[in-house]
Amino acid sequence: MAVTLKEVAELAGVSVRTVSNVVNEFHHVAPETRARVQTAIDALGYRPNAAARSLRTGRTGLLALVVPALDQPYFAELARAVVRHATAAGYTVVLDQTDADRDRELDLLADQPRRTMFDGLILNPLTLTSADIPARPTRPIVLLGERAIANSADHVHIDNVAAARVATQHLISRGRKHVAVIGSQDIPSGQSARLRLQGTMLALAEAGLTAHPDLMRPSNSYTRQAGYQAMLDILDLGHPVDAVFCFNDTMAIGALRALRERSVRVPEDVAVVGFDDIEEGQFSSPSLTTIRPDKDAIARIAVERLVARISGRGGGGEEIEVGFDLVERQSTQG
Amino acid sequence: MAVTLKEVAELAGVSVRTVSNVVNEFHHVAPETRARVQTAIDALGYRPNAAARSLRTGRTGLLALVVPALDQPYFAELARAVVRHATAAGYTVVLDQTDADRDRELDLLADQPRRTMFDGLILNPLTLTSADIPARPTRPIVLLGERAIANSADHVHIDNVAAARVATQHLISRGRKHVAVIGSQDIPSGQSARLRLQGTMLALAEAGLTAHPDLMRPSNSYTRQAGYQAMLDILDLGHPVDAVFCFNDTMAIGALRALRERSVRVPEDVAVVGFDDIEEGQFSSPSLTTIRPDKDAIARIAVERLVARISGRGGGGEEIEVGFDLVERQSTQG
DNA sequence: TTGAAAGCGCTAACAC
DNA sequence: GTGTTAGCGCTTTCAA
Repeated sequence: MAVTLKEVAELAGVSVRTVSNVVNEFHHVAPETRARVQTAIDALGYRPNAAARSLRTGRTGLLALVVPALDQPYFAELARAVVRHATAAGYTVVLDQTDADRDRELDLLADQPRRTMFDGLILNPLTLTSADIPARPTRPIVLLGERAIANSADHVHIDNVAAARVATQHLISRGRKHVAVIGSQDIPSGQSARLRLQGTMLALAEAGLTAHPDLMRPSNSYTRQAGYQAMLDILDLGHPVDAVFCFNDTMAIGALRALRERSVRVPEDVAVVGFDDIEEGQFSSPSLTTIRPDKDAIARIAVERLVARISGRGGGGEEIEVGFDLVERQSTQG
Repeated sequence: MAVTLKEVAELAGVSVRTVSNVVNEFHHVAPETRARVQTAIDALGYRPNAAARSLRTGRTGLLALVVPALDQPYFAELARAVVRHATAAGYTVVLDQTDADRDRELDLLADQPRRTMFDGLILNPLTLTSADIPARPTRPIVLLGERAIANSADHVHIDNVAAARVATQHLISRGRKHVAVIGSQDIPSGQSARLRLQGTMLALAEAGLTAHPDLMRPSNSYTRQAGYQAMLDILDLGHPVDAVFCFNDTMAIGALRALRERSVRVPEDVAVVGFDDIEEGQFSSPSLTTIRPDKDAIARIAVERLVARISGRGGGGEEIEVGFDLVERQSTQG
């Protein structure tokens, strides 16, 4: 069926060892020999068998990327960057979605049978806590997003407290006094949300402002629909509001829609800030002011760390912080 | 290092054959034996070696999905659906992006060394024509989007002519006379674009309307930015326009933004229709009327066909047509 | 610089 | 119902 090393070797009149050397660009193969082997390879259309190679070397050349859902723009953009960097590093990406399902996330961590076929794992968990991460995983792991405390996985993240503080300060600097917050979470795993809330409260306190309970809407689902509903709820409660900070952009997009439906002007009546800087926010009406985490750096560093660990370099368990910007657009320029 | 079948067999006091039977839920293993083996498996933390299994069976359990770019919402939503269906069928998805690069698309088709590790390929080509698809590919291929003429790959698509016709008829039924079209392509591979243009012209002709050249803006890049620019261009040319049909939703989102910047009211002054029904269009201002291809069916059928072919069932080379709807939203309700 | 051969871990044909 | 064993295609140690 498929052409094997042996067949190539026979045609070229050399041993399989030599063919292998040519294929892997090893050692010093005599130019003449190399040419003869290459001719045989081309003539037969030989392709190395990846499974056999993996069995022998213990490497698959595959990295697994596990995200909650690909249709969330932030994760789609992240996945794009991870695939790009992995490809550049000679790896292929295996993709999995957890739908924020705890069992799915645990399964993936546990190296389930079908999943063993990768050399390392990049995981953006939603439901896991650091207690769930095995102390001695069979393969290197890089965690994104949530803070992981003291374990063997590397962790790439931004300073969520500082970012939320900057976002809130921006609203305050525009003279806003009644800042609503959408996206806090009271579940144990909602670490990012907790940190963003912390940064928000810090900025408010520094400005001598307080957060009215009617203006704080929790949300465990970071979707447009959730942001839309949360914004409507806030408006319905009737408490004065002149600014909204949403913990991600998709919720902010939903909030913009709710405000428009209620004929509330943005940014004149209510200023809106999001988080993530998804491309959609550049084209919303009005365009969206947001926190821009350096997604490309997150992806690049995650791949770099993983490849290093796979190659036996680097210890693991490191915390790597990536930068962020505030991007000012129309939704706060009033 | 890793625990092997043999070690499990020794601990359980049986042969590897029996352990293999237990692991693969084969044959009739005596309940008592099964229990003893299972105990040994658990005690040792045994995990089957996927590479060895693949080498033996010739199957990897991996499907490759190749799309132009994951950060385009349509492809992200499609990828999500493909991953979901593949997982349900017991397969894992390997993801690749071509960035609409012809060489990358050809590489993937050619089973490049690193890429051989999948059992089948789902490909949404942008630059390839049917001539590029090998007549006898080493693995089953399902093509999405572009029409493939007479080759061994299955092809899942919607009726682009009919869909574009429905979209245009909808605009005409709203009394619009000056329909602009954004997204035609004059490149050889722009098959979908060509069919959509055909459907549009058909509808216009049926209504006794003609398409003014100033209202036809080609675009090879289906992005928000491209739609934005194309819309500005149309407005700048000064020809009367009261409707726009964009060949995808992201361009329509860009067009909405351009119209808003120029203070053109949607739908009162200009009605807008998109294509794809990405979630973003439900939350744009105004929300976007669009053609909704049955994405879930596309993904489901693509996976089904591929799995069937991998299992030796089904011949390949089939054309499978999937349905579509017109979804009416605010952008045409004036 | 090249050849011969062992063996990675598993499945499945063949025995019993 | 279970044991024995060949061999999938490759990399790599040991020899020459």
